[in-house]
Amino acid sequence: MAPLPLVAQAPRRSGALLEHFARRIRLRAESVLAPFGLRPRHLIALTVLQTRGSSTQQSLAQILEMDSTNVVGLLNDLENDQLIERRRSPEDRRRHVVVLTERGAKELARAEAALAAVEDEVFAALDPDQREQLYNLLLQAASGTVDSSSCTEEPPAC
Amino acid sequence: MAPLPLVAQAPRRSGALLEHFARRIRLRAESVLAPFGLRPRHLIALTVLQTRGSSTQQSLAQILEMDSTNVVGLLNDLENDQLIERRRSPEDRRRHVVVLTERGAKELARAEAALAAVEDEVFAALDPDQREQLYNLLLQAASGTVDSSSCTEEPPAC
DNA sequence: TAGATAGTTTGTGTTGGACAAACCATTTAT
DNA sequence: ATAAATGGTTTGTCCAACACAAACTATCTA
Repeated sequence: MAPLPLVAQAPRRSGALLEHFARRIRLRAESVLAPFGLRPRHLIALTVLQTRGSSTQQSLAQILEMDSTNVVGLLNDLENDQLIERRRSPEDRRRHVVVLTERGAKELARAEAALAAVEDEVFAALDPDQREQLYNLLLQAASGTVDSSSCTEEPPAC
Repeated sequence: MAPLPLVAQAPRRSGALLEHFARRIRLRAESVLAPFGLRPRHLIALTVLQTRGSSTQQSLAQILEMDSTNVVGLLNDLENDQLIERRRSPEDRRRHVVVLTERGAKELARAEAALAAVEDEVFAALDPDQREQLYNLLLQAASGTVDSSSCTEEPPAC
C-alpha cells in the first residue's frame, strides 16, 4: 500500500494532560477536603456511586480499578462516617450492595462546593461554559462504561 | 437576603471524575509505555515540555508541582534516553534550560500513538469529535496557566 | 567578599496501593 | 448432603512515588 498523504496531523492524546490536571487538583483537594475527614479517593468513590448508582463491592472495585481488599478499607471509612451503607443483597446474601446515603449525598455536595475554588484556580483558563463542557464530557465518558452489574434503581432492586 | 430560588442545580465538579479517568488511563498506560522504557510521569513531563515549550527546571517543578529534587531524577531518566537536553542558560549560567530534543518529540509521538488503544477503551463512550473537544479543552486549560518563565521560543531565547 | 540562587546528590520517612493468605457466610453443583 | 466456588473481610508484606532535609558546587548579585 502506498503511504497515505498524512494530511491530518497525528492525533494528540489527552492522557498525559489529564493526569497532569488530576495531579494538580488532587494536591489542592487534599487540604480542602481535610476538614471533611475525606481524602480525594473518597470523593472519587462517592462520585462514582452518585453517578452510576449503587453497586456491588465487586463491581465497584472493577469500576474504580482498585484491588478489592483496598476497596474494603475505603468503604469502611465511608461507612464509619455514614456516607454509604452496605446492604446485603436479597438475591445473593453474600453480596453487599453499596448505597450512597442521603447524608453521603449531602456531604458530597458540600465537598464539591468547597472544591469550587480549587477548580477555579486549576481551570482558570477556561470560561464557565467550557468547564461545563468538560464536566459533561467526563460525565458522558463515565456513564458510558456500563460494564454490567451497576444499578441506578432503588436499592432492593439491585 | 432572601434565599435565591435555586433554580440552577448545584454545579458539579469535574475533579473527582478527572482523577477517576486519570487513574484508569495510568493503569493501562503503564504497560503500554513499558516497552518504551517510560513511565506515565515521563510522558507527562514530555507533554508539558511540548505543550508549553522549554522551561527552566525550577519552573518545570512549579508546573508539574513536584519537588525539585524529584524533578532532577525525572529529567535524569529523560536525559539518559536523550529525549531532553539540559542546556545552560546563557544569561544565567546557573540555570538549566530543559529542551525537548527532536528524538524526544518523535518518541513522544510514538508513545502517543501506542496509547491510542488505551484511550479508545477508556473513552469508548465518546465519539471522535468529543475526544477532540476534550483534548482541546485540556490543552487550553494547560496553556492558559502561563505563570511566567516558560518559553516557547527558540532555545537560546529563553 | 558575602550572601543568595539554581541545580544536584544522598538519605529518610510516609503513604498508596498491589498482592497473598487465611477466614466466614452463602450459594451452586454433584 | 457434601464439596466446591464465590463475595467479602482481615491481616500482613512489599514496592514505588513523593515530600522533605542536608550538604555540596557553580554562579550571580550586592
